[in-house]
Amino acid sequence: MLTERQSHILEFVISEHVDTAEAVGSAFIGRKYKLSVSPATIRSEMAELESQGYLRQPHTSAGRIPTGKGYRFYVERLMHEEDLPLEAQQTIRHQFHQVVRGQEALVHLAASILAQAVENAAVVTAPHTVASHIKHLELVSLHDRTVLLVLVIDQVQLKQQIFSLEEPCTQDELSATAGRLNHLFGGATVEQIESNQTELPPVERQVMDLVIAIMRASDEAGFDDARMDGLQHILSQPEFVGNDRALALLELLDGPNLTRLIPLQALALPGVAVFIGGENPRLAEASEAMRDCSIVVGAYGAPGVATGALAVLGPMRMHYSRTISTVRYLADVMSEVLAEYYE
Amino acid sequence: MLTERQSHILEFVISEHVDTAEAVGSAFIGRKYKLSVSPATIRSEMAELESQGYLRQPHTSAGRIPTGKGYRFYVERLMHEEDLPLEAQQTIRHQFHQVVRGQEALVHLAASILAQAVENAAVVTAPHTVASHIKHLELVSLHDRTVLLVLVIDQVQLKQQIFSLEEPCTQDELSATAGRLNHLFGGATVEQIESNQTELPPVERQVMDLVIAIMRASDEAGFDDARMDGLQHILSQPEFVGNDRALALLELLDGPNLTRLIPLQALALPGVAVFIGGENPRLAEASEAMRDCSIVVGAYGAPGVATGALAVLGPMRMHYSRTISTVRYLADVMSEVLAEYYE
DNA sequence: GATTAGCACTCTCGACCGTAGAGTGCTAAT
DNA sequence: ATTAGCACTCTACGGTCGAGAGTGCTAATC
Repeated sequence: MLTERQSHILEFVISEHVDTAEAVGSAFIGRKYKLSVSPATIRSEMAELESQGYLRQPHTSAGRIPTGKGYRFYVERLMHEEDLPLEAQQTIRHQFHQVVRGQEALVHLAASILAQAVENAAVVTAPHTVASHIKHLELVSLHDRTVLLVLVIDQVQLKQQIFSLEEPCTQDELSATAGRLNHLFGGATVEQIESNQTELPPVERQVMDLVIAIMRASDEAGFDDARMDGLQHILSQPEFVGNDRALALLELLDGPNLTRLIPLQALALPGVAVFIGGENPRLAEASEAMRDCSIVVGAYGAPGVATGALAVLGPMRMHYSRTISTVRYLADVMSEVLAEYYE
Repeated sequence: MLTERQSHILEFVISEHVDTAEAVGSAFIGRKYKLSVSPATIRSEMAELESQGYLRQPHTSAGRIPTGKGYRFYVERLMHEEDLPLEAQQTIRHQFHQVVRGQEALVHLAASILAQAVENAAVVTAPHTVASHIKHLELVSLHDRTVLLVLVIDQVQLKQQIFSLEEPCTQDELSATAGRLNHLFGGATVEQIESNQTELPPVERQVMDLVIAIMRASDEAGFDDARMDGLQHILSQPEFVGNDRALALLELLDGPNLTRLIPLQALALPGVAVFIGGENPRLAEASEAMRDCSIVVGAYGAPGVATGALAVLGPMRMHYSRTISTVRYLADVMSEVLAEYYE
């Protein structure tokens, strides 16, 4: 499709545009990359690249900038995947060795590290299991008939719920109840609980109904629980300052929409997936502003046990190889951390 | 200090400027508010207001806009504090009646509701107690020698920590240990635990050391745990679009700086506090951009038991009475919710 | 003494140039 | 196939200009 020289020129244009955010001209390329041909030749090659859809001109008589198709070709054919430099690896590992309490804090930390490392916005979802197993439950008497149910599912996930009993109950009675239920249902899935709960006494039945509801919600919630960080990076990119696309982006990312931008199909694959510009239909529909953005997603965790996603959101003009290797490396580190929990 | 007519004119200028974000001229005011004096008279009054520092001109031959001092006078003397309209109250209450699991989700929800209600950025901190009491602890065997410690403090706050034992231990042994410790230390503060833990057996000693560390961290952490929402509102205000102050603001609010912007001294007072422009020294130092912003803070919770803060951040040109009554109302609702937890 | 009409003055904002510069596409020569 | 030469196009930038808004001052008026 493309001659070797055309590939090189495409690569140069991309590499230059990623750095400067400016349109790239023929003379400049010839000079900077020591091509032993004249600007006119480069021009005719660029015209060919443009007619094939890899480049475009912002206006007549400007240089060229890459299109989505151009970046796609670059990512698949031209880019050399590199391991993250050791220095960057160490920075990340070092940041991870802070004391972290609980899953939520871990997700926050990961988002912050990722955003800082790639200088773009980062989204990290909490790890999520397909079929939760109950690990442990506890009942704490708050007062009178009000009880706090604490539930540990999938080894490390904590859930809490306050509810009221029909009759008052002491802490000792509650502890005994909790102990019985733990013996009966420890390690069970929702289905197993449901098939065994029919002959329980009313109080225990009430507790297990709650447990089922919580676990159901947790299974279905999926990736609702996500954390974003580093918005300021993306908004300070030249393509976003001084116009209202930044605003559109902010509104898009606000609140519950957050997880919608992570293409879940990417989680089925190992490795890292890249969505360039409007390639992700869910996003292209959602907002005009997203057509100029790319997303790099990676899954972490153990497939079939618990997985979460790491994503980087940036302008289409982004340093793909660096971003991809960072996401891959961070996913590995996160998987290790998770493995320590789940063994 | 100010004559009645001057006060009225100040009020009109503020009211107009808050709506339009434009400088307000003498003729316009006379016309719109049916003052039975000529523009020239209004001009001389405005000149007096300017010489006293309540108004200023963006440039010669523009109308006037209020200064920080002008807004301060307005908030203290001119503004009539109104209850939140019943309709808005119901909207808020209705949104709060979603099912909310756990403290963190409650804080998120509150931030989202507040931001939407006042159309500005909102920050909500998690409730925080001065001296935590231990409510309940639980030990869950994850595998072999790895154990998950689950701690309920101050009735509803959940903490978790994973640690390793010297010797393997079964779940039953752990449960027995947890039971003993609950009986010994239920309801105790850090100090009480410390004075009683010396003669414990090693395993229990290890657990209680962890508990102390967690509670200490929780007591000292203070308001670190905060949630911001509604950034897009503030960034779409006319004073922020198309310049880089928006960016400065974003960077300022990013990450751990978040809670620094909530003036903690406000929490000592009941009711709602307003910080206009650079009045909050911590902020004025931090960023130039904050000089044009105001903050409305309110405390919620029960003083001496557990309190948190609600804050609204917006441009100095904000609808103060509406914002104040919204913060007050939401603080009341949050206090009610908290009271249900703590009884 | 307060108010006001009249007026000159100042400043911003948008429209409208004109030019410099960058980069192209085309053509004809190599 | 490559390239020098050249006319052409488009943007960015700076300057000018007039309209419009609003002021401050002064002198007359209530």
